[in-house]
Amino acid sequence: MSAEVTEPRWRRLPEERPQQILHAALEVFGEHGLAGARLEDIARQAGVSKGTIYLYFPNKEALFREMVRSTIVEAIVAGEGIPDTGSAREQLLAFMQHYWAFVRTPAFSVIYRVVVSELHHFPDLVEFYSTEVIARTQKLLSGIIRRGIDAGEFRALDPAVAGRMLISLFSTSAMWCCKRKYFPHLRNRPDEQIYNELVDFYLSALRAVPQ
Amino acid sequence: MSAEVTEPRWRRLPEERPQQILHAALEVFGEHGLAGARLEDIARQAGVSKGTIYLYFPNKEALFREMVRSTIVEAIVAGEGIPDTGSAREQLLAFMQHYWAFVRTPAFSVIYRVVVSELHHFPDLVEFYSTEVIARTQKLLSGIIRRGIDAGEFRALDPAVAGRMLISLFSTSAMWCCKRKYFPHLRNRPDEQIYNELVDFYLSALRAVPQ
Amino acid sequence: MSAEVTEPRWRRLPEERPQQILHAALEVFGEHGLAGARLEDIARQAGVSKGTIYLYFPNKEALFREMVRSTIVEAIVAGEGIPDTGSAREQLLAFMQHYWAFVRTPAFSVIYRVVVSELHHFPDLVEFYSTEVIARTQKLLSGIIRRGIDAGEFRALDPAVAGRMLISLFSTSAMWCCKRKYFPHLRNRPDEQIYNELVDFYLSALRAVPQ
Amino acid sequence: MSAEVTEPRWRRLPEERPQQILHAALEVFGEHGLAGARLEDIARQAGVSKGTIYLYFPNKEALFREMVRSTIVEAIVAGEGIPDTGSAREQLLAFMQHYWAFVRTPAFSVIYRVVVSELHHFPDLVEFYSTEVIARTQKLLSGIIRRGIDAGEFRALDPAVAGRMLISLFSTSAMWCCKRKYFPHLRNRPDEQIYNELVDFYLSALRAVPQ
DNA sequence: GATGAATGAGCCTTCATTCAT
DNA sequence: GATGAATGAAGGCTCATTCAT
Repeated sequence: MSAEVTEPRWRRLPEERPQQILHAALEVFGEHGLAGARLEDIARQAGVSKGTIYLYFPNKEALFREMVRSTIVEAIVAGEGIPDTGSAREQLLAFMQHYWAFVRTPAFSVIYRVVVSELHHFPDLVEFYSTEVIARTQKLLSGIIRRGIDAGEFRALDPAVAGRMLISLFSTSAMWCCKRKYFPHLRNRPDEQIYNELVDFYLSALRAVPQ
Repeated sequence: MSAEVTEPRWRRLPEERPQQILHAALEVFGEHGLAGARLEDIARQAGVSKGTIYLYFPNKEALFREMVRSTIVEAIVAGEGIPDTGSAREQLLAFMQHYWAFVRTPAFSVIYRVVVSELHHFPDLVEFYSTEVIARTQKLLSGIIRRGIDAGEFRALDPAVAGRMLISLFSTSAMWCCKRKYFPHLRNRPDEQIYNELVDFYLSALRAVPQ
Repeated sequence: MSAEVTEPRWRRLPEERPQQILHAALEVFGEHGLAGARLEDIARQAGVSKGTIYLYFPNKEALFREMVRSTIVEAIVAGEGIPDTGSAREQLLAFMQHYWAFVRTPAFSVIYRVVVSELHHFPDLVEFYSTEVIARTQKLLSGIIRRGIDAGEFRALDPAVAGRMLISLFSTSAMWCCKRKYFPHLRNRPDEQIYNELVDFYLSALRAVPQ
Repeated sequence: MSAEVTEPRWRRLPEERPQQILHAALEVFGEHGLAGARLEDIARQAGVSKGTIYLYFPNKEALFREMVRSTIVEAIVAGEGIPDTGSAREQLLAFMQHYWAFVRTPAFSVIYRVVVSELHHFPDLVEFYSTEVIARTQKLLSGIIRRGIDAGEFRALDPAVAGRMLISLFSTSAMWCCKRKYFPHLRNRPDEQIYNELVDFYLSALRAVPQ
């Protein structure tokens, strides 16, 4: 039964089917939302037929849920592994760089949009997003900030609040950057400048108060 | 039995028809998005029949556009009139209070969601929103902040950047507050506390650096 | 009670309403057929409101029937009075001239089209048309031709048949003339030439056979 | 019980689908016209579901156009192949016999009705009909008649005019025959007699004039 | 009588879902 | 497993008809 090895690249491997479909779903749902997307477009995008989708997902909604879930999970996996060495400030900077890259990822912007717009109808997905993305980020951040406070690098503030602020600032700015043409208030500044402004602003807010 | 006869069909004034429909549209489009909303539901919500909608709007998309536009305009009108007296800090606080009330308005949250999710398909609406809501707020804010900088109340930073940050922080936080149950990272804090945290955080970032 | 005389031309006389509507109906039904016509267009064309039509006709179909009937009747009335003096040939020529004018009338072409296309659904109208238009014409023509045969001016043939042939030739040719641009086989000949060709052809077919 | 299983769903060959639909469309459009026909009826008549029609035709109007076109083309193909031997008179008789059969075909009567009634809205179809049906017939006929004139069998007349006359006489008479019950002026004569009268009349009109 | 806003049944069209191949 | 033709329920839109003014 070495068949899949001896005669290997005969079409894509069937095990990859669900992945292909999920990626296609990310694009199409991201573009049109749940109600506006057509299974046919997802199928075409995935290079399979309409019927094939039903071999792997029981219906449109399930595909949507699974797409959101798996995309979030992928993002999490990709987001692990920021080194926890150096001063809190250094770690925070490393985190920001990493997070800035993440929020400007196409997948993030899609998930963000989709979560925002289907809020009511998929509370469990929103909760999943909350728990897996926001809470994780919160936790990581809180740790760094708490350390910074303890070390006197940052002023005393609730680390959870500081975490929320960072998430808020970064995700909104990323969305603006991704759709820069519709948001003229960015005045065509390149992403790095936006990033630098974010860092400057955020660090200012954490700055320890001299007595 | 006589109930439906006693106060029967004093039809509402026809001039109010478009308003009724637009308000219903705000709710239903807000709940289901453009593609997911059913004209029938909007009609029922407005207390008119399906056909009546077509007496005032040529089709679903036009109704959607008009709903977004008119809601934005209403919000703008409602948003005028913050007094420009007192120190920059006082004015800024007044503005924040006002803006915090605005972003937690149901209409704002609907428009925000809708603008975010239909981004691609209605660039003109996004631009309208950008120009009329974001840019206006920006301008107002920039003025206040610039004055604060000139007066030495705030540190020297690009007023436009500071404006962006406020908008970002407030709109995200408002969305979280409105859907608090889905966002456990707010830890059930009441709106005022969230607001106080915002104010504290934001003012810290503007704080003049002592030399 | 003399009101309609003392204060006369205050708007068009109400008694003319049905006429206005019927004329408008002729145009609109003629253009779009029964199913394709919109009452609203008929109303606009007649210069009245949609509701007014229902003051005079119980519904769309009744209006259609009445329009066909009254148009046919008008045509008949207009078609009386060909002098019956002179040789059969002279009478026939007079009749042809008159009939040629009639079949190129807008009303005729509309009725012809409408009768042809709604054949199945209004057998009574078709029969009315048959009886009132075709049969009358037949009778008139038969008389002329019979006299011609008796007088030796025409060859011996069934006068009814000859009548049918004339009706057939004239009505088809008229339709071609009215829509000349769609029927290039007429080769842009003016109506009179078409007429002369008809007369020549028809008289040839009646020509007495010399022994 | 087993009946619906024994000879179950050997679906007709998919390649025939468009044909089935077009034939059904011929009947239903022929009966009700474009605006009056319901896609649902066409679907039922074709033995398919409503949705299936849209697999082959983009919309109602396109189906209508295609039905007219394909019916005309079928008629043309069916109409080829009249032998060109014998005297002009013999050929003319052969042609008439063939043409008489053609114009009494159900498809012809439907197309004729439809072309007449949708004249304004589908000028291209009328032109197609003109070119492909009328002009072809004209050409064929003109040739025969010209030969007859040259051979002294017929009197000298414009062959194109003679062609037109024949088309006119035959198509009208055919329509009358098909709907004989509505046209009492045919006096219930059988088709063959009508045909004989046509032939007699037409040949008389072509008869060479003795000097 | 006259109006035209309002209604809602009806039809075209789309698309998620099924199923014979 | 994979396909895509077929289905039919659902929803946007139209328009004949009604009725309060």
